[in-house]
Amino acid sequence: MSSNENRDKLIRTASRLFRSKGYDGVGLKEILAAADLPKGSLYYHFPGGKVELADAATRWAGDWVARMLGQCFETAMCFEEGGVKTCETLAANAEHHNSVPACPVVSILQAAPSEPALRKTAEDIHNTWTAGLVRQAERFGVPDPHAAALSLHMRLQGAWILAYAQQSGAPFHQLAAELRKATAG
Amino acid sequence: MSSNENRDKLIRTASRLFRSKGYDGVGLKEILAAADLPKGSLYYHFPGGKVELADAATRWAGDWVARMLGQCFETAMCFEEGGVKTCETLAANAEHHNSVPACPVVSILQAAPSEPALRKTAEDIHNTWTAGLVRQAERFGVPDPHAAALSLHMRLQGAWILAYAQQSGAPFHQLAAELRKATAG
DNA sequence: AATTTCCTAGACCATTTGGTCTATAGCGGA
DNA sequence: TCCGCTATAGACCAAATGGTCTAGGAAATT
Repeated sequence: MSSNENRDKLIRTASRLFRSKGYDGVGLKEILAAADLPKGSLYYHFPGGKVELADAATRWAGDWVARMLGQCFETAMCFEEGGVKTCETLAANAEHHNSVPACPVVSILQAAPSEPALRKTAEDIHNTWTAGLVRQAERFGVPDPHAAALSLHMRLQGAWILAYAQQSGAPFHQLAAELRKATAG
Repeated sequence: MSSNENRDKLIRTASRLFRSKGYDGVGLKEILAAADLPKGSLYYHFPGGKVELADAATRWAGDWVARMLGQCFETAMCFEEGGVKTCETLAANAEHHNSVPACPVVSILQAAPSEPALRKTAEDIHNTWTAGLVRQAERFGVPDPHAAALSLHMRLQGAWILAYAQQSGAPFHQLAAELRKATAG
């Protein structure tokens, strides 16, 4: 029963490719070749085809990010430090893989006008992330938790876009430095 | 000699569509239909085809953003106020058109792995924007102009992504409020 | 041993993709 | 009037797209 094994392989492969070239920039052909699986497998595990696969892949990657955020803030002493640790994790990932994949949500966002299901997915994931950050801000007693969470989310997205554009972890380090200053100052 | 007229129409139409659905999400067919022009016109004005058109469209939109930044900072009393005005302009645009197009650079970024020319274009435009912001930061005597410019660029990109995802100007207003606080506090 | 269930395998399809090429319309100058 | 240039017009092409469908292999259940 390699069922789940191959299903997972499709999700992981698709996620990687979508985050590199965007939803519309990757064909099923390429995904199946990379996963070394035939088309029959794809449509067995994902009867909804490309959209359903992209949905699963994005939610999977989105969950990874959410868990990563949780861990970074768990071990932090204040809200800003959680942000710093997040930056460092994303930068370390970039440097380890020698490439910066886009934020999983961003990689399906441009397909949203044509695929309403993906817009919903993007919204769900963003809400999850923001909700998690709000909880952390509350936990640390930040004055305006909602504003602080949105602010950090915004800055992480900005750093991520720049890092993706430059294919470099530098923007994450830049943001980390900035957050550190906010703690000290 | 409607030459330049139709060339411009292609650029404007392409820019709008690319910013809505991304480089790979729009076909030449759709662009030509929207511009009401035949394929011959496209390949006459842009022998390089889709890539050359996307390049021109992105640089055109990128220049618009650069000029807009210049105007917002020209009439500002401090660096943060320039950022606030920029947010307000982007939000007003969103509300006026009842839709939020993506940052022009973001809309071609995902095609960069397959089209090196577009990666170069994205880099050029980002550099132009950052350089402009650095100049403004220097003009206002900001302590670390480079860091301030990068920081604002990052936050604008983040707000833009969130605004695009939500199809709402709210993130721009949120960032504006944040920048205002930084001035007052 | 027979049967059923799960999953793989890939041929096949209509449609669309970006791109090339020829024909020609319109117009300014000779 | 004829020429020559600019630009439009769209037929046409090979390749790729996402998707459907039938056939069969492998393993568990009976």
